[in-house]
Amino acid sequence: MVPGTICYRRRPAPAQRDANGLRHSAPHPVRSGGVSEPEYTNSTPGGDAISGSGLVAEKARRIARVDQLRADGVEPYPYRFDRTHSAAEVRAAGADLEPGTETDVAVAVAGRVMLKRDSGKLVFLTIADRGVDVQLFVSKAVVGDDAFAGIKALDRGDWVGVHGTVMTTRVGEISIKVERLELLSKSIRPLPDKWHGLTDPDTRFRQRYADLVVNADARRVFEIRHAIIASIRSTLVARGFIEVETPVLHAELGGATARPFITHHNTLDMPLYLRIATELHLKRLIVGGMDRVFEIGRTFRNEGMDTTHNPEFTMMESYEAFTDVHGVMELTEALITNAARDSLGTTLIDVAGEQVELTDPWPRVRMVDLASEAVGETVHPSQPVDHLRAIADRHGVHCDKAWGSGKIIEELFAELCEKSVVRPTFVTGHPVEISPLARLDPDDPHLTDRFELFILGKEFANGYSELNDPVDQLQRFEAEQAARDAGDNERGTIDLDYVRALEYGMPPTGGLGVGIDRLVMLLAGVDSIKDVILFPTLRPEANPQ
RNA sequence: GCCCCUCUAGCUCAAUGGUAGAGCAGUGGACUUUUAAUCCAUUGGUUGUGGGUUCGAGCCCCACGGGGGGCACCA
Repeated sequence: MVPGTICYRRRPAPAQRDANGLRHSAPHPVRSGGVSEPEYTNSTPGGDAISGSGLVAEKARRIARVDQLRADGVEPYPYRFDRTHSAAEVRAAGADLEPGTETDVAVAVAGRVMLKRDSGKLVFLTIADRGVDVQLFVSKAVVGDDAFAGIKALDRGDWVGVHGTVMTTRVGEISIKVERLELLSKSIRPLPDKWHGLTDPDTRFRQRYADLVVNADARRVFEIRHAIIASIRSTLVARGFIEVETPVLHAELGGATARPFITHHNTLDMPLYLRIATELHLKRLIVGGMDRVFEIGRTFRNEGMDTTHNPEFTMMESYEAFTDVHGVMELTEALITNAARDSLGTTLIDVAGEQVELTDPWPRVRMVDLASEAVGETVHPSQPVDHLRAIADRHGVHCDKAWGSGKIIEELFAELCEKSVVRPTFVTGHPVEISPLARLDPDDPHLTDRFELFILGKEFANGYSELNDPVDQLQRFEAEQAARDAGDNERGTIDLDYVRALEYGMPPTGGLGVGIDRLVMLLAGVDSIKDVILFPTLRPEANPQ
């Protein structure tokens, strides 16, 4: 997100539900003296808090206004407002009106006060309702003196509901001529700058509510995110997939190689892991005959954080019986192309300054071929480890002693090729050693029937023909366990229950995993995963104020 | 873990080592067609925290904390 593009006016800010945190309990601490919270104490030498300025005084002033309203018999936090139109509907209703037109179209609309222009006996309020703003035209002569004074006393950030009629001003601005205005929720904390919004990334992530109120780009990203997820869901459902939910709390780790979060269940008195993948549960469902399943869910990895990694992130995994890796690649292209069309309205997207037409076929290249090209000679997992290690050394690629030929080839690819794969590309044929759950390539027993989708040098998706031979699977698990015992603590363990499931028989199956957050980053055109997660993981604030 | 950048009023930003300022918001006033309304007046600061150097520190040095970016590690 480019801070310079953030402003309220150029792109109307959203009206986000968040007012329920503003409840305040009388008596008013400034005057009662019974509450010792420092934020409400007097900070103005020689005067009471209300006469000063700054946040403390501003909040005190607005709380005093709340008290005054109650004293006048007006509830500043009423329960309900029945509206007849959204701001967008009002805009549609007034779209064809000439400037300076009044109508009899009666509307009841609610929104948050974003701007206030007071010109004496007229007040113009801009309210935001679900990201669309509409102007309120308030005339003292229409609403009466008392109500007019109350409207003048409104603050930016207050929620209001109005009854009035649709009109246009002399310059053609579609407006609601207010007959009656009702305060729906008094805001006691000032909104960020009406023109510049919030720019400090720390504050934007910590106070996402404020970010969403004033920064339309933030709201836009999450609308795109929603559209992408909805699109993925509809593409899958249209293909006969059903959505399922599998456990987040796992007694065994599996389905990926990653360090987990560990928690504890009191009654069972046992450790539990937050899942690092949904794969093994979903394939158990394929064994059970569910045939086509998917899950869009949070997974957790207790590892580093950077612009593409958050400790909790959203993954879509799907499993389809009777297809293989080629079917999964076709599905992947369809999912992402549809997601772009449904969220952006186009399949022509910008990838690092290049225009990419997603409907063009995506290249499919074997990992061993890319690695061979990079090192200038043929590499293949059938070659001796020492030979490959020598090649890696020559190219400055560090290899762990415990690694076999296949892992070294992956490392060569990761170090020498990965970053240069910018346009969407299926990298295929991963070595068996690094693919404990994938089927062998029918033409090459050293490789698997697998792909990873790379865009912008990052992995976006991973899929393969699922290994369904229970004997082979057990041997692969044993190899994982052996590698783990040999000191590679990132490798997996033996999941005997999963092997038992396979023993009942799993049909040929193609499986897919897609990193939703990265996909949203790609399509929304943002560089940080924190921009696509509403509440990214952060250290807690010492003293929220 | 290492390196670089950053932190000043509620928000957005200024300030050669020499009295901490502006715009917005707020407060008081004017204004019946405004559009970041405008105009007049005005309030508001433990410069992230703690040390140090200096006659004097927002600025220089050190440490710590938050955040951003990069590298490493990890996958």
